Amino acid sequence: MSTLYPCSQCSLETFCSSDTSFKAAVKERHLNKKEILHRASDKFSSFYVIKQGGLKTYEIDSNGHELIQSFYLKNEVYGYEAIYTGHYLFWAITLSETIVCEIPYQQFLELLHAKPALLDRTLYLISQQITAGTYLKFTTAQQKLAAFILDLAARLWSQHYMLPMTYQDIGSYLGLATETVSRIFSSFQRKKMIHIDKKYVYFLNIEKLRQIASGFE
Amino acid sequence: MSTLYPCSQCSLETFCSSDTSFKAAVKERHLNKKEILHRASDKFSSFYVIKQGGLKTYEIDSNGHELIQSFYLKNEVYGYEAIYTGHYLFWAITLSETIVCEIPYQQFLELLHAKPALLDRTLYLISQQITAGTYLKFTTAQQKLAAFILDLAARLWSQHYMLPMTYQDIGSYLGLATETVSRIFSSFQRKKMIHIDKKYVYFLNIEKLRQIASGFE
DNA sequence: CGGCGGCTTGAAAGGCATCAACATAAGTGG
DNA sequence: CCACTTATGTTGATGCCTTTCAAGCCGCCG
Repeated sequence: MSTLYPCSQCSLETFCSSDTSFKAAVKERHLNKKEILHRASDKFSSFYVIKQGGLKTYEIDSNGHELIQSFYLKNEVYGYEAIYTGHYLFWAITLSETIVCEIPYQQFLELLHAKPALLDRTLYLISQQITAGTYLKFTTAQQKLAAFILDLAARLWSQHYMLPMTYQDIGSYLGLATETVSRIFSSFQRKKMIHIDKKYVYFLNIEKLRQIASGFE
Repeated sequence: MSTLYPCSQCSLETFCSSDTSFKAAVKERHLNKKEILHRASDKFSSFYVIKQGGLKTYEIDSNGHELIQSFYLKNEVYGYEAIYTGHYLFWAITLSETIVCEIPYQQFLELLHAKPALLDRTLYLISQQITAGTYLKFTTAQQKLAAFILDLAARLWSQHYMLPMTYQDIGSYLGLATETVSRIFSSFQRKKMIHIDKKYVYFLNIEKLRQIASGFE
């Protein structure tokens, strides 16, 4: 179904292929759908580059419900957030069949010291994540959802894609009820802004979506 | 009023004082209240360590209203988020009289290559910011506000402190109306969880606040 | 084919925004 | 230093948006 993200397009490829000992330390892991990558409070020792599929991170609230923290998709790097505590803060589970490159942090750090360009690249990638999900603070459900699917389009580099997660996950991530997600998507379709067929999203009026995401109407 | 954060407690002190050329590049700047540090889309060339006071970052929405992005307080580092685009994404303005150390990024990078310990420290500090403000996705206003004032207490290392920003700013940051912020704070006071006197917050029942922040009631 | 997870739709309740009016604090200029 | 002006915070009434609860449908997987 989904295509494998080639090493040649990986954001760390230059370094991975230039250093044999580093490349040897990188392990490619194939995971099934809904396979747990790690638990909350597991010790942090590696981060991951996602070559195919995707994953979600979440915590369990006092009522036993999943609280989605974030999504990580193809070609994105996951795990930087755990550097500062030394252990993961959330659970991580795959959304679909997924392939990741597991990169040991200690060996990565050594390479970081040796290769200035890698350092620049890494700071670039981490910096990017600080402002991720800024649309979470939007007030209306419309705004959040419009911004969310536009964000996915940007991250997947396409204006038609399969939603990698359930409506329940989207709702939890945005702080909305599942029913609200469904209703707003329906209204977007009635207004001919998108078309959804079996979790596949097609953008019909991207300009209108951008307007709604930025607070018009 | 507010005390100056001494260099000896700064998270970058070791490096600043160990390297004379680096120290020479660091400029201390004194800013008045509501003084603009930079605009959105200004070129990124320095980040800042806040020695006293604090600042907020924001964008202007399509209706001309401020949309608060984040707050940065004493002893925190601001600016990492701009590394990846090379320019700032938001406006930054001081909340009160503020002293910052302006650190040129290029010179910082050079020192980063030379000093492994600084690299570790920097990754630690940046990593920390990725998960900042996770409570923004909470559903109820109570939850958001309880989590917010607890977050401030942790960042200011005190259970009684002056709110550095207006209720309007808090509301914009959390996606709430100013009136809602006022009302919820009043209800917290009626329930003897906090006491507020002229923007000064005192915690009376921190356990109850934690419960509300984590979704009880 | 049956069961279950995920999505849809409706009705009702409740939380929060909005509007408005006022109170208080802070800042400004004479 | 006081009078005025502006910014900020409080409180009430109303309406809307979103949640909640309930029921049913659909598609997938064993």
